[in-house]
Amino acid sequence: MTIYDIAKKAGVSSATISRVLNHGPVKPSTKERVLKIIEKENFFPDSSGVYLKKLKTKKIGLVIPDISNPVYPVTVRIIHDFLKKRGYHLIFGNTYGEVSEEKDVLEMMSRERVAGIIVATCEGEDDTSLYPMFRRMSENMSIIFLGEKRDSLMVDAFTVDSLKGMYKITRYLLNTGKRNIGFIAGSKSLRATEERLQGYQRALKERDVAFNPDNVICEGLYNIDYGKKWGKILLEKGVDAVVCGNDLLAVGVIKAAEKMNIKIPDDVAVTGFDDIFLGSLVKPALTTVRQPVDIVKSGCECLIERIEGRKTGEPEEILFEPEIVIRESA
Amino acid sequence: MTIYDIAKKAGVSSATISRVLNHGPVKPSTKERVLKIIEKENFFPDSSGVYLKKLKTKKIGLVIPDISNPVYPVTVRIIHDFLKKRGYHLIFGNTYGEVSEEKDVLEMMSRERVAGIIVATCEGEDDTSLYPMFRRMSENMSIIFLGEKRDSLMVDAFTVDSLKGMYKITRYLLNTGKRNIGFIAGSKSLRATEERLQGYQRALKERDVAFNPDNVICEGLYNIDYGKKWGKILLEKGVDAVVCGNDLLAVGVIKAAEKMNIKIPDDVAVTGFDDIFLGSLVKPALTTVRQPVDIVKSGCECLIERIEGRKTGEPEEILFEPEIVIRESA
DNA sequence: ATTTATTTTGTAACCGTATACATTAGCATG
DNA sequence: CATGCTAATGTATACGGTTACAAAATAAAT
Repeated sequence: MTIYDIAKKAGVSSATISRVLNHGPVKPSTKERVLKIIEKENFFPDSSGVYLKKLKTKKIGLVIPDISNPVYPVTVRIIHDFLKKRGYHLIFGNTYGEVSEEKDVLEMMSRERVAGIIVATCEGEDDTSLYPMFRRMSENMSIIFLGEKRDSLMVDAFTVDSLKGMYKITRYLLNTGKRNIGFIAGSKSLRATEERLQGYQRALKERDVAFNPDNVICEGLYNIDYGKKWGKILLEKGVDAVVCGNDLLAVGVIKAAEKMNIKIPDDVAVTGFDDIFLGSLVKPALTTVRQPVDIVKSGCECLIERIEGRKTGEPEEILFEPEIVIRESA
Repeated sequence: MTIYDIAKKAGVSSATISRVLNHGPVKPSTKERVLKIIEKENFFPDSSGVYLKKLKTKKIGLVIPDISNPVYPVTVRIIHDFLKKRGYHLIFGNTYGEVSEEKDVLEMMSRERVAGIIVATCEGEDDTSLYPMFRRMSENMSIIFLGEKRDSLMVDAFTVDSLKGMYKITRYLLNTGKRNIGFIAGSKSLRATEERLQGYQRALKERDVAFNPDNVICEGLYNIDYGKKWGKILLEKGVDAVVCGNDLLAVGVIKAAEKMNIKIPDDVAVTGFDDIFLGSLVKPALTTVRQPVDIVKSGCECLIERIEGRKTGEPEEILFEPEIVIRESA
C-alpha cells in the first residue's frame, strides 16, 4: 500500500495524498474523502521514502554503556518520553565500555542517518578513534554528551559537577565527626574518577585532615562486586567512613560490612553517588549524591533545538550541581 | 556523500560501488581502490535508500510497559545483544500500560517498517483496538509476544507458566508449615493475574487447606507502593505468609513488615515473582520465582527465523516452566 | 586469429515520498 | 462573456540506494 494506491482509490493524484498527509492545501471535501480511505486501508506512509526525500530522519540515537546498569533505565525513560512528545523516537545501543562496540553503534546510527545522538558513555577520550569519529559525525548531525565531563568540548555537554558532589558529601562526613575516610573511585582511566578524587581531597584539605593515599582505591569497575572487594579491604584497615564513586559500589560496601558484622552507620558510614532507586531500598538506606533530573531534559531540549535549527553557535558545557541526599547509611 | 560521489572519485559506476558494498563480483583491484576511497571519505550508505529499495529494514521494534521498571532492563539487554549479532537494531517504545500509548508506538513502528516487533506488554486483550492492530500488522511483519500468556494465539508467544510458578512457590510455603497464606496479585484485568491465582489455589487444594478469599487481593499495580499498602492490610490480618505477584510487590511487603516490626521470615514468609536483581540485595533477600532466561533468546531466535523466512507456518505458543529461588525471605 | 565463455562493468529502472512547477477549475468582476 | 485571480490538483523529478539486463573487457579454447 502506497500513496499511489490511495490516490487511485480516491481518484486523485499522489501529490494530493501527500498534501493531505502533510500540510498542503487541499479542498476540504477531497481531504475528507482521502482521509476516510487512508483510515479504512490503515495506511501509514513509509518513513524510508519520507526520510530519503527529506534527507532528514526523526530518529535519535542513544548510546549508553549498559541498560541493565540501574543508573540508566530512568534516564532512558525520561529521554524516551521527551522525544516522543517532540515527534522523535529512539534507536538504542549498549556499548559495555568497549570502544569497538561504541564504534559499531555509532556506525549503525550513521547509516540510519539519525537526526541526533545522545551519548552517555565516556569511553575513548584518550583513544584516537572515537573522538575523531564524533567530530566527523557532528558535522552531519547534532550530538550531545550527557553525564561526565569531557576533555574536549566539541559538542554540547550536560554534565554533573562530580567534584562538587564529592566535596559536599565528604564535607558532610567530616561534619559528622569522621576523620579516617576511605574512598573508592572507579577505574583510573575515566576522567570522572580524577574529578571525584579531587572533590574528596578538597574537603579534607579544607578541614586540615591529612590525605592518606592508603585509604584511596582507584581500580576496578563501578559495580557491586568491586564494592564488596574494596569495601572489605578498607573496612579491615579500620576506616570510619567509605565514600564511593557510585551507588553500586556503596551497596557492595554495605554488603561487605554486613558480612563482617560491622554496623552501618554507627561503626562506619557509607555514601554513594547517583541516587539510584535501589539505594533507597537497601538496608540501611543509602546516603548519596543526587544529580538533578533536569540535566536529562535540558540535554534533550538542547538537542532538539540544535536539530531543528533554533539553536546555533559554539558548543556549550552546562554544569549541574548535585545535591546530597541524607538517608541512613551516613 | 553518496555512492555516486564515491563512484566519480573511483572512476567507476555507482553499480560497482554498490557491488563492493554488498557481495557482488568486483575485480579485486577495483574493489580495493573503491574501499580505500570509502574508508578515506568515511562513507556509510544511507539506510533509507537501502530500505526503500529492498522494502525491508533491519529495525526491530521493542514494546515494553516501562524501561524504568527493573524487570525489563535485563531483558532489553539480552534482546539488544542478540539482535546486534544478527545485524538488527532496536527501536524502542514505552507504553505505560496505556492502550493509546501502545497504539502510538505501534503506529510509529509501522511507519518505520520494522522487520519485526517484540511485544512484552499485555494490554488491550479485551480492547477492540489493539488486537485487530496486531493482526493487521502481523501480515506485513513478524511479531512475537514475550512474557504473559495471551487469550488468542495470533503470533508466536514465549510465555512463562505463571500458574505453575505460583503453584510451586505456594507448595514450598505449605511445605514449610505455613497455613494462612495471603496472596497479592496485581490488577484484575490482566490475564496473568487470573493464572497466578489459579496456581495459588491449586497448591492449597492439593494440601486440603481451605481457600480464604479474604486473604487474596487482586487490585492495584505491580509496584512497591501497592506492596506496602496491601502488605500492611494482610499483615494486620495475621497471615503467616504473603505470596506476591511480582518482586516489587514483595519488596513492598518487606518494607511494610519492617515498619510493623514483623520479622521475616520468622514471623511471616514473603515471596516474589520474576527474580529481579533488586530481590537479591534487599534484606532479607527475596525468595522468588525465576523465569528462565532462555525465554528471551528463544523469542529473538524465533523472530529472526520468521523474518528471514526460515520459519513458516502457524504461530506457536511455547511455555517455559519457572523455577523457585530460595533465599532468605521464605 | 577467431570464436566462445567468463568476468567485470555500465545503464537504467525502480522502491515510496515530497515538492517545484504547470495546469485546470472555480469564481468574481466589469 | 471574456478576463483575471485564487484555489485545487496534476505532472514530473529527485532523494540514495539495488539490481536486472546489456555491454564491454578479459580469458580460454579452437
